[in-house]
Amino acid sequence: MNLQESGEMYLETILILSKKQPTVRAIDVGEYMGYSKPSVSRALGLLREGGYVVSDSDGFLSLTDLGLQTAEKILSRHKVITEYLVKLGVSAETASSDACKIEHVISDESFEALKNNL
Amino acid sequence: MNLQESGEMYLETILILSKKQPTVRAIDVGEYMGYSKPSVSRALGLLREGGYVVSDSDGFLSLTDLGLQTAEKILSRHKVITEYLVKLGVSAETASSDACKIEHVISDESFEALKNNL
DNA sequence: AATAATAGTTAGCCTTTGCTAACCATATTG
DNA sequence: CAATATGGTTAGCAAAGGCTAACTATTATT
Repeated sequence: MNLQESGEMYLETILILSKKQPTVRAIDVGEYMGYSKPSVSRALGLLREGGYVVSDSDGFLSLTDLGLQTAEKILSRHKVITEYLVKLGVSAETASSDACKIEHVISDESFEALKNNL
Repeated sequence: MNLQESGEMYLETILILSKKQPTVRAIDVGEYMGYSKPSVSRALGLLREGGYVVSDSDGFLSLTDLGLQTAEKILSRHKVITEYLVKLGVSAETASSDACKIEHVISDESFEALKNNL
């Protein structure tokens, strides 16, 4: 399975939610992202197939090692890029929403450069 | 017509080619972007419909005012972002390829912030 | 117990944007 | 003049990733 931008967003969302809630279900993910239940259902199915996510019999989601690693990478990019833009004078909201796009497309090399210049 | 990332890339390519050649045809665009003739043909059709591009009876393409304005905006983003990343120590190739993705998703606000901190 | 609400899935549609195969219209050339 | 090359279009496929409608399975409520 090739993880697309959309898949990365789902993983990031699961990680964010799991930090603020004891459990995370598909419905929570959909609500957070503003997507319909079927969209979430399919996306999670693919992430399960890819070994990024598992869900127990109650529908509670957890990230696998692989999923966690990926989610943390994206989330850390999100934070660093947001912080970087804010330091340049960009408003927090714009910085965060731009970071949300850039985090998926920036190379490791450029990301490290940003991080080292924070 | 809502201009997508893909449309922006076509416009940018036409602008780049028109700076280094006297005329630009669909085939040149396809060769530059690595896309097939039918892909280019359809994309240009949409850009024509949207009033971004016109072509004369010989198949020579030109950007309308709207198309030129859009292409220049994207190209200038490309240049500024590339330059910015290079100044952070990123290699020219990586900087340019990252700029190529970021140029389509960054907000005006963040872009201006980058530009003012060059 | 019967109904209603909640959570998830299945089926199938739509758009975007790439592709190949096949066709048409000019040009060029043997 | 016939054959080929060049440039463009049409038709139709595929993958991604949204959506709605409709179904199932639980859990709550009256």
